[in-house]
Amino acid sequence: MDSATRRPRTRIQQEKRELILEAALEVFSARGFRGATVDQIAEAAGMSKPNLLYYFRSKEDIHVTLMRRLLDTWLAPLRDLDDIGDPMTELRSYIRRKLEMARDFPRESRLFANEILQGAPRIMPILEGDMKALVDEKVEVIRGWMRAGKIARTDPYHLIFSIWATTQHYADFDVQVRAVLGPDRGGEGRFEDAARFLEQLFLNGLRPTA
Amino acid sequence: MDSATRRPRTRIQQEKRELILEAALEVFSARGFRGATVDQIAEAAGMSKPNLLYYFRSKEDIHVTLMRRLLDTWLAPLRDLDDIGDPMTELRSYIRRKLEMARDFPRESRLFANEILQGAPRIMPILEGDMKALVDEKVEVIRGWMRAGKIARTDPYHLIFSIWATTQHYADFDVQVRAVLGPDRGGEGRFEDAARFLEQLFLNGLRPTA
DNA sequence: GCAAATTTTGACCGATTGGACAAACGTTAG
DNA sequence: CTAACGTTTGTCCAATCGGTCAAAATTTGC
Repeated sequence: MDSATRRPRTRIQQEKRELILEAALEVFSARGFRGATVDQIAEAAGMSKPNLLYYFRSKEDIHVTLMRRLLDTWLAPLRDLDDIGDPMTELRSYIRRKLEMARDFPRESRLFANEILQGAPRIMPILEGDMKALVDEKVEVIRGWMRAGKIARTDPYHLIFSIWATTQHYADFDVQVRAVLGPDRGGEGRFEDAARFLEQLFLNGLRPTA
Repeated sequence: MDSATRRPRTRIQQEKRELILEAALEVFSARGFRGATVDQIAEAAGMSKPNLLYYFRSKEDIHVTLMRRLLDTWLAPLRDLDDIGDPMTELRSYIRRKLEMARDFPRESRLFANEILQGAPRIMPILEGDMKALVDEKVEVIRGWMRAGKIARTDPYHLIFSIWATTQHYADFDVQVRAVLGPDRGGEGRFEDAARFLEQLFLNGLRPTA
């Protein structure tokens, strides 16, 4: 039986696969796909390399599984951007949630950034498929807000890009942010400061000029 | 004689080193430090591997040289941010120049992003030294504008971060941007659209609330 | 308790990598 | 021509890597 190909049946397989994915997230996000070695992942997972390769066919297999799972949770905040509430409140919530994810899941953000930087060789179909479809859908929501005069008329695509860029920056470029802020201002409070700034920038910058 | 350690004397050495650095920028920015091989760089430079290693002691040596040179040009736009002009005009110029750099020198941007993502193992001293000093200096300029009521009071550090993040996003996450925009909107015009959006966002978002 | 199935590992392999080295090649000055 | 110097490359090496395999250890079903 090839236990790695089928959905794991036993609880041990489920747990071990979870353990490996957690270890792989740690190693991949810190060193990139090519910089990470199977041995490092195995050690981080507390098992031998052949044992790890008993649960996953290959290094690539781990990465693909990790990436597929990641994208789902990564796009969740955008999925929740909804038409029902007040536009400004919706946008503020979205920015805040994205910033919280950069703070609480920096490894996921860096793993994703690494993949995109390398040209997204493994997730390009998803970018052009589900992700584009989701963005297109939310762009229409934003366009509705603009037509209703609730927020300033501007390019919704680049609005989304700029929210992604500014929030993920605090995960992907964390070492730079902390180096520039220095020991006194670079503590945990930097996320509070960032939240305040981004809220002001976007809410002020998108206030309708009516 | 170790011609690689001393400053190159002959014109040939100067030219070959330049050729290698150009090739290394291409390869490093596309595949990261660990993903790039000396053979690939040598082939891109049109020479054999031992020949390349005649001009640079090691792969690391190439990367360090490249990185040191890059940082100088990379921070040039911020250096030019000056106190003399109108604040809003200064900020607009800065944003526009950074965006032009993302468009014209995406390899440099990706090389830098890669280094930071890996924890900046090779340039941390520069980040904490020259770069922090430069940012601190420009933060004071921006604070002056705020005290004079020329722009809204907000956190200057995070203002700079957000300009970095939004502009470099169009180089570092280029494949994602183009995948989401699709074939029709993802052409060269995307930089024009981005410039318009960012100008509106920042200039509107920073308008003094007096 | 025991046999079958599952899990774990030590040993190993072929491929790739960064780098060393000496011999060969080219160029220039006398 | 030729000696000296700078340049180029074929060959090689030790280390590292992803992955295999058969055997051992453990767990599970009865």
